[in-house]
Amino acid sequence: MSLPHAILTALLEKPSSGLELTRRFDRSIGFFWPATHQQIYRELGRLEASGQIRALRPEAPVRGQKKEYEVLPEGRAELARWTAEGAAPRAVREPLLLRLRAAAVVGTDGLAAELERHLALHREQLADYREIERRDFPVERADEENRLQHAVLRAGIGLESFWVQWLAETLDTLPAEPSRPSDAPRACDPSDRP
Amino acid sequence: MSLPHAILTALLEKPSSGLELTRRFDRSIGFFWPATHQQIYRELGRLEASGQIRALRPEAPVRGQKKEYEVLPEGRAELARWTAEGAAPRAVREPLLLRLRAAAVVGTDGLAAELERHLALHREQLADYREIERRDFPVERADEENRLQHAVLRAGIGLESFWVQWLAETLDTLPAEPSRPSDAPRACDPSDRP
DNA sequence: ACCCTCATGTAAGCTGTTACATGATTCA
DNA sequence: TGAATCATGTAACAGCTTACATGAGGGT
Repeated sequence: MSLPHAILTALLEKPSSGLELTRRFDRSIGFFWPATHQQIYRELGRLEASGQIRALRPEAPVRGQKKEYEVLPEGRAELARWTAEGAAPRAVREPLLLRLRAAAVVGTDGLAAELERHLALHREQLADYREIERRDFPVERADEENRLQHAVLRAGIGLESFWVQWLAETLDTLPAEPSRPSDAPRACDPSDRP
Repeated sequence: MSLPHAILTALLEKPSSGLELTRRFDRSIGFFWPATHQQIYRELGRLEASGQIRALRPEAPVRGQKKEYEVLPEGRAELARWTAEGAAPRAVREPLLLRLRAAAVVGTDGLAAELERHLALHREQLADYREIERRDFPVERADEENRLQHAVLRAGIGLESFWVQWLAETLDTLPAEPSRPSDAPRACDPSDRP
């Protein structure tokens, strides 16, 4: 149940319409909580129905026309409540690691190319984040108020750095010849205890 | 569509029943692709229906009794196909980062405690992974066949290390006094361009 | 008139989560 | 017999993904 709170945060930062929110998600909150416009419209509807946000200029509920929302006190309270509440860290869910496990059983055909592709993508994302940091958090400004936003960005940078390093390292240790499924000895789950 | 392939991998490593799979997921594949027993039973049903796996001892489809599955050639082929296929890296989805962004707007009450809690959990998980590494991948064994499994484990270790470091660092830069919502200046999305 | 873009939605399908139901086996 | 555990499911719902639908406004 994080999307409504992501939207409340974005709307508190700046009242917006659905499509504006979608675009802002694409270049900021969406880096760690992506959402499509369909999700966002649905959630805006729910938040409005439950009295946490309201439309500015409510006299024009026309279909093809812009509809801007702002957060009501109830919405701000709910967001504050949620912020203080605890939750377990999200489990990692990364298909690439699954592919490695699968490759250990059925052979590493095509795996190196896939790792290369990921490496390029993560390098790109890392460069983007570094550019944002250079632009929005210059060193000379001791960030008093932007400290939290900077911490979030540093998380993105750290994660991308990790993947770049791990992918490069893993590519290095990959055998030159892809293993063929039939040749491969029966792999055994290393953390299985019989 | 990764869960069926995770199950195929696990079944190729060792034919198992639904509950056995659930337990094996809990201590190995589930670290990067968690699944509950309900998901696993549902997926086993689908894989059996589509002819990718089959039950050993098919003469006993009794409800409360163990039912072991093995992978058929079709299943192995499908897994090999999927392994070679490309996919974009999974987007990060981490509510804690969302909470930081929200805290920048509504105040940092309770945030330090939440960060401490996560720090403890990640330290624990990191210790678990290191223990597995020590046990299953001792340095003296140049791993020829277990190289891929080791790479997966190193990814887990790297990710947990990152979080531990980032959380400690972020806790350090957190102000001693929690900011009150009303005092806080209007935060502005750092990566927004008007 | 036509097309493009902006903008707001609807619908269907799949995945994941939570709670509950049912039968078999074992042990006190 | 009764309780605990092992084992296999069902049902309902929430969230996410993908594809499509509809309308307004502006330009050619």
